[in-house]
Amino acid sequence: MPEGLEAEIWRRACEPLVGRTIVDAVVDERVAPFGFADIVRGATISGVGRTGKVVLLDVEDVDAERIGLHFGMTGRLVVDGAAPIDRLTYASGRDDSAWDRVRLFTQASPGTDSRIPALRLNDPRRLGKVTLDPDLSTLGVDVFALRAPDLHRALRGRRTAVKSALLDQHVVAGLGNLLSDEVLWWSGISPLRRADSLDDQEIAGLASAIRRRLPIMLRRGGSTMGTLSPDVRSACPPCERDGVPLQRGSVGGRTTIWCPDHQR
DNA sequence: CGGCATGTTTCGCC
DNA sequence: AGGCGAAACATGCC
Repeated sequence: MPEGLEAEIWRRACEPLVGRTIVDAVVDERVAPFGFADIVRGATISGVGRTGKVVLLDVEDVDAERIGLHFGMTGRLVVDGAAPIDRLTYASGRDDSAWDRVRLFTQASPGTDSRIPALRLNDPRRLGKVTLDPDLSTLGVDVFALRAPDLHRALRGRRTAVKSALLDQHVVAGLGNLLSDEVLWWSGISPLRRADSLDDQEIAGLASAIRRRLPIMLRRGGSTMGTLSPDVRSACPPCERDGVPLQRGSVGGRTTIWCPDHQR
């Protein structure tokens, strides 16, 4: 489930943590840097941020400045016992505490129960991870800030399929498999097109589709709430726009759904 | 049981 | 040197 939209939803969910102090951390050592719990114990959370698919907790008074939360394919975030996104379409809807990879406990404050972790990173497949002071400098422009000139720069000189380029976090940070298919569908561009073959108008259209669709899907609840929903992806019904059966294939090593008629 | 899954990293090949 | 594609990773679910 985690793409940039989910990361943004979880970033917002983390806002109530600002001002609290981490009194304990329990982590699965396999997904955390060495000594993570000892380093963050005593940290005061001073802000929350997000870059691409990474949620960031700014921390003070410890030997680190930021905690990075990465969700892999099946990671999800539970804050103060509540999951902002409950439904995992491609994973179980279960919330098994055995899958908790990170638990942060904060000091008791009004309205909170200190026995409940303030934050849980719950991830059955364990492809997510937690980091300290993650290097974000290699990431491309964030998907929420992206404008046509950014996209133009990002795609220039790339001979790979445009979909592969969109999935590359060094090109654009925050687009995942579902969002990439979605914005290509809306902009009428085939995922198979060479990235550097898009003309200015197509790049403007793609950037515009990203800018318009993201807020809508964010309001609806995430990457699964688009025209190419998981149901559509599995059934490949006629294209909502022109009635031609949607096509399924593999692009950039990922299952890709597109309309062979209006996406050119 | 086989295949598939919203992601990233690594390796080998140009 | 760096872009590119395939494989690997780990585990649950249909």
